[in-house]
Amino acid sequence: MYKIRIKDLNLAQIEDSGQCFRFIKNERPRLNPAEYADSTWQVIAFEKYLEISQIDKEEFILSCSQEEFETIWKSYFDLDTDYSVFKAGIDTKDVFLTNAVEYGWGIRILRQDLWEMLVSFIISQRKNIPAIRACLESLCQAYGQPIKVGEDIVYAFPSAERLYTLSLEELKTHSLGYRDKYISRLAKDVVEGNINLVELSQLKPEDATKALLNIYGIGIKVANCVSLFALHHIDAFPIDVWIQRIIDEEYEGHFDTSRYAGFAGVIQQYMFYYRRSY
DNA sequence: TGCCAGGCTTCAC
DNA sequence: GTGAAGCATGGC
Repeated sequence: MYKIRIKDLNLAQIEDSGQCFRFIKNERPRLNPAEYADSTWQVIAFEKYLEISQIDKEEFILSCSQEEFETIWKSYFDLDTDYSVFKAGIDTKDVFLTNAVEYGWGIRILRQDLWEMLVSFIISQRKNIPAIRACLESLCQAYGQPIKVGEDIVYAFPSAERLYTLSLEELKTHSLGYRDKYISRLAKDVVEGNINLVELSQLKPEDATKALLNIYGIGIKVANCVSLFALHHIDAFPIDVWIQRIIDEEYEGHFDTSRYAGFAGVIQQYMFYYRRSY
């Protein structure tokens, strides 16, 4: 157990911000004390399992050791970044955005695994978030490495090597729909070296976007999601149906992201989370 | 029941 | 290069 104070972090908001799909409140028996039941989230990432309880606005208890926190989760939650700087950069005359930031004050851009984000956001297209979660969970339970959690077992995200071994027919049994061929091709390209994830993670933002757009099944929206949520290119501004709705309803069809150059993706997350609340 | 979902590829033109 | 059709499936 490790206790720490963290600013600008709200776990409920992160869960519903649409950037992560294996970050869920109280889904299984807890490691953390029962007294935190109403405030405990369970996270599976990087083949690790974490429970994190928000016991106050800025006070958190994590199920990991301090060492694991420092080596994995501190980065995962992007805790070296001061989000108050982004908030201070908001146009105060922009009522929608001001309300959005006030509503989603505890959102951070998680630094998630590139392979997992590629698969997750390819699957995300034309699915709602509960359906994405169910689909990914099905893949994890079938093909992920087991992780022992007390008496319980959870499953890591399946590797490219594991998915590579599957036939299209096997993939089809997990509600991938027409995306099965995208995932199949992606696993093949990664395992055979046609797509190098290490190199991809080292590219400049604009080059990474180009490389992502060359991947079968990835268009501009998914490329921006992967850039933002895995590569931490926080200028990336994914436009999905919700963001487009905001742009049409609140900004007369045009939102100038250059106003927020360098952190437009953070702004996008506040907008997305707020718009989905009503 | 019908519409919609963190869109993309393909194919006319 | 632009625009429209077609797409699998589950949630609401």
